[in-house]
Amino acid sequence: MTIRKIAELAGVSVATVSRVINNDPRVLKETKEKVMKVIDETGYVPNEVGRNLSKSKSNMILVVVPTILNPFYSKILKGIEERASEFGYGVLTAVTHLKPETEKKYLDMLRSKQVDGAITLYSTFGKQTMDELAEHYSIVEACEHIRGSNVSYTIIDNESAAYEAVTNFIQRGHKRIGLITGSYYKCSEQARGSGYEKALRDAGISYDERYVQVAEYTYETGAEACEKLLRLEDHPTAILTVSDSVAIGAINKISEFGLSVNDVEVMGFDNTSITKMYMPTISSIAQPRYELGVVAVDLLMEKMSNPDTINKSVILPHEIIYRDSAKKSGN
Amino acid sequence: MTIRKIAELAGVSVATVSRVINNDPRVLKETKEKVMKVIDETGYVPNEVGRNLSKSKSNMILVVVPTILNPFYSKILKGIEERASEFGYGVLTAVTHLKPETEKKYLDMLRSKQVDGAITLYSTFGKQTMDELAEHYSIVEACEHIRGSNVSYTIIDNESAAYEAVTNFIQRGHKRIGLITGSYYKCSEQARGSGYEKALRDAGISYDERYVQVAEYTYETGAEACEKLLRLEDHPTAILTVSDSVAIGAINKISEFGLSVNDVEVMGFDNTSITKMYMPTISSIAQPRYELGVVAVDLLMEKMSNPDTINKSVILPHEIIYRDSAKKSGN
DNA sequence: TTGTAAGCGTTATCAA
DNA sequence: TTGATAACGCTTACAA
Repeated sequence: MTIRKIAELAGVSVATVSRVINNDPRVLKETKEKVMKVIDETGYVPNEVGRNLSKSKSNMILVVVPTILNPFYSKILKGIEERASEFGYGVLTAVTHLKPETEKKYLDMLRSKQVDGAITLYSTFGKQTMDELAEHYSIVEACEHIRGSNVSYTIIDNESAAYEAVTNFIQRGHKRIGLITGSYYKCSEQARGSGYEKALRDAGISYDERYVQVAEYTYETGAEACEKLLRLEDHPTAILTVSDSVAIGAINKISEFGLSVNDVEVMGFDNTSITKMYMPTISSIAQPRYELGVVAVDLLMEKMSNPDTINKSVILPHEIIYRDSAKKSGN
Repeated sequence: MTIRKIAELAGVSVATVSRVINNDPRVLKETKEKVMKVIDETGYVPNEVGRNLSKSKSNMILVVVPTILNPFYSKILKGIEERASEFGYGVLTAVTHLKPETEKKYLDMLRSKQVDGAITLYSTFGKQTMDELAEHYSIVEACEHIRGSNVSYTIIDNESAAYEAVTNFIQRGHKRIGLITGSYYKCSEQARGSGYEKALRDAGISYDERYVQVAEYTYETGAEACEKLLRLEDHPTAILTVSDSVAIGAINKISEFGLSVNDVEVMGFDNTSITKMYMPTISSIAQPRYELGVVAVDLLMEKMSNPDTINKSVILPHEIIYRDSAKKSGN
């Protein structure tokens, strides 16, 4: 079934059918009904590819996600989808599994006009590649940002978040505070690291590199990293981690050592659903995930409707949720 | 940049450029080099939409997922992607959030020729809608199957899985065995329910409806359901659940009651990563998730290359992983 | 080996 | 209000 067939059956021109499909007001009511009848009877659905080609527009946006193993991304996606749908856009998700070739392949959908814009939740690209792409196409970053790249993005203030969490530890009397971070490749990690260091500095506590360990966002590596910390004779009494999985690994290790979160407090990151399920419940730094998605879409729409708009960065508020694994100062 | 421009710049016809792009062997080496040079210099990327229109083929498949909150889907997606990529297909993921309108919108990409085929990991459609769609387009189900619908699918033997788990409980002396299932809408739930009942029957244990509770695949509802079971004076001493989250809710509730998994054993389902992280570690029924994805793609490729192939159902093996929360008989 | 030109299914311009 | 028809960017007979 093509528009031509419908036109034939309805005894009108393809142009008229096209007008009907697109709700063009300048078509006689009776003509419209005649055409609609044929469309209903035949179950005709316009070929979107032909449409896209003709309009040079797909009404689709692409979301690039590193993995969906991390439930962190779920609510962001929901925000993106609901907002995009308000603008009449569909959302396609591409999982890169952190492979740059895969990311490149999917982002080529921009060049090949299969999508009108893209949001990356975590790009494997370097500044140069990203800039080159963003120069020609509408692209927005959410949650992470390639430092220095010329792209609109929305993110939380990771440095402040870490700063506040560590400061809370300090206010409650902790002097030896550990950090389990990622490999410092991502901007969020770097910012959290800075916040950690700054909080120590501001409190007059000297930075001790033995207290900073690296993990891979999994509970296994989180446990390993924590073990290194606990093996120190003067081990930390509080640990800031960069993900809830890592926090769980740490907590498990702590109890393996015959200790509990009363001896060594642990702060997670992202406030994923596991934090409430676990026993002890896990204190965590929450990002406004749904909002991050919504704002990312807004930034993208702005960019798509006017490619020359200046690039913005929208900082959204975070919140530290205190549960069992780390208490709040003053409580 | 269009193929026409490249042709001009290279001093050849568009047909020749097209041949170069498509690696057609019948093009002189020197001509090819000349064209490639221009392509490289200009950074030209073929417009995939034009290509798709011309070939009536998109080389994309759509995967319909209910939610990505459940990490269960992650490895399946990975299997799908890696296998699809071997066939030269890209994978687009659409999240329905269980809304039929959303699912419909995305599956219309089949009708509008934006994707060549689709795999549903869990469809909200009824038999009729699915059959109507599958009659005209290539579509495959994985993990779940709409009973009676005429579609190829791959799945585990949920009934046997539940049967074996319950039988193991029985062999270890349990007489009062609970089941926390979903709302019996999904085929997997029904099959697991049958397996549960059958195991009891085969062991001469009468079915007690008080021992069967419903939850929504979340730890909160899992906990509620478990509470109902534990409030019975003759409460179960072993519980089969239909997801790991539910199992965690149950385990938490058990310890709230001052009991442990030594008093009331719990079997999870899906063997998601949380099962190893939790303390106690959670016994769980594992599905070959990666393989399910791979097989789904194979079925789809078969269907796409020959729409008249008979519909198959491929049953993949499951495995019960015994950890702390439920022990294996004979150990 | 290369080029010409007709399609693929739409939209949009221009006339009527 | 409608219809012809030229795009949109590409592929692919068919010719040369």
